[in-house]
Amino acid sequence: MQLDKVVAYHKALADPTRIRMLILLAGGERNGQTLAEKLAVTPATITHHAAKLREASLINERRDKNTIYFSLNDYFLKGNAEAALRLICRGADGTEGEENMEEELERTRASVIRHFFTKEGRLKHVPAQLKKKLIVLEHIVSHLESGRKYAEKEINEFIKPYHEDFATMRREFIMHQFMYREDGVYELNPREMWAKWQRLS
Amino acid sequence: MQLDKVVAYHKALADPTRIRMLILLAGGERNGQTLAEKLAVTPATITHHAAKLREASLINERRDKNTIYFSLNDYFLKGNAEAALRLICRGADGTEGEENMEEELERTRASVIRHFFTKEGRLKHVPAQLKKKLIVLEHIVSHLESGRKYAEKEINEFIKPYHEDFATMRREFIMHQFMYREDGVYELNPREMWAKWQRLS
DNA sequence: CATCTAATTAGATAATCATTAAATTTATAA
DNA sequence: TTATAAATTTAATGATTATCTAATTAGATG
Repeated sequence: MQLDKVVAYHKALADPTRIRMLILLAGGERNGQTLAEKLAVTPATITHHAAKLREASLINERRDKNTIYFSLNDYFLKGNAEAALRLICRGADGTEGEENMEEELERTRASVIRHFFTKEGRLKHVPAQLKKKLIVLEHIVSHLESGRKYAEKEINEFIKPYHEDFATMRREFIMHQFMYREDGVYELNPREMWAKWQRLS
Repeated sequence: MQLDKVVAYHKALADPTRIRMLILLAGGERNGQTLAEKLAVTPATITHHAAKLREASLINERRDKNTIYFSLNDYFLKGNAEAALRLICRGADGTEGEENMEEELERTRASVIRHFFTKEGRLKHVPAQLKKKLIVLEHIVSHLESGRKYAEKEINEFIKPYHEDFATMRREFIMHQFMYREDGVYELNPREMWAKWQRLS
């Protein structure tokens, strides 16, 4: 499991001296003594931290005569950060039980709603992640009457209490097919709504 | 300095038990005992780690009867990961060549601030144009402590030095999602939090 | 060779931290 | 009220870790 790797990565960045080393290195390569001076620590301390950063593949080294120059390894920095996010956000290795997916789904849904809406029912902000965005959109749209036809103005007024930017919101509704528009008249798309739900697992 | 926050963030993720907690929470909200069982530790340990994760704004909590349910705050997770990357190596996100736009933006911002605030830092009047209004609001709100909870009274007192009509101002904060309110308690929107110190580097 | 310089290692100390058992708090239910 | 269930706090322990000083290694140069 790559858990250890993620932990190691974060551990490497969980120290102020090491972060400051990296910040300095972002400005170009430096040798040990220079780093020690700028950070007001002994060379021994730099060696210690350099070892940790090296283990996490966050820096590279180059030797010139008696001096060793350290430099950033941005490739790993970026890669590791993304890997960590993926690990957490998508779950580890799918060991989650499949027994009651329905229950799980509803819990997730409730969690998303609670998270993104204020107690007054106002949308805090639009989720970046598609899955969550769909949940949020679905939640809002579910307060519309199905089968009824709405003028654009009505839709705007309907959205406003949820979100300031009703134009974008309206576009999202159409784009994700929660509603369809015909001759400036908007209507809920009940069938699609249901289909969307199935896709959410 | 914002360094502490970066360190704190990474420290929070620098422990296998906490990472595994987050992975579990990515599958939906869970209460303390459930987490303790699945991770084979005592509830006390979960409490300990939950506190750390809470301090780093990585999780949310909800109480239902005697049970406290934890859930992931992945919006914040993602934001911090990206912000940390930018602190260390600029342009790590593949956003090369945006320096000019960034500079331009900052110039505009400074100009707006200079124009709408007195030398003493008081707001002359609320800009009519949305874009400028947002800059002004953002500027004021940036002086609030992130992560801290404010009573309505505190918010009013905070606004007064900037603007007389604190009620309107407060409403603007909420409306434009710089803050959110829950049970009469106000809190900075985390999104703004990292947007803020991202700008500081 | 002898010497100088940069870096590393070794050992020691103090601080931080993860974990647990036991006691306590908090909120519900009877 | 009393009983119960979940969570937190407290205090202790063992492990890890950041940092230093002093000694040592590795290369370079005279």
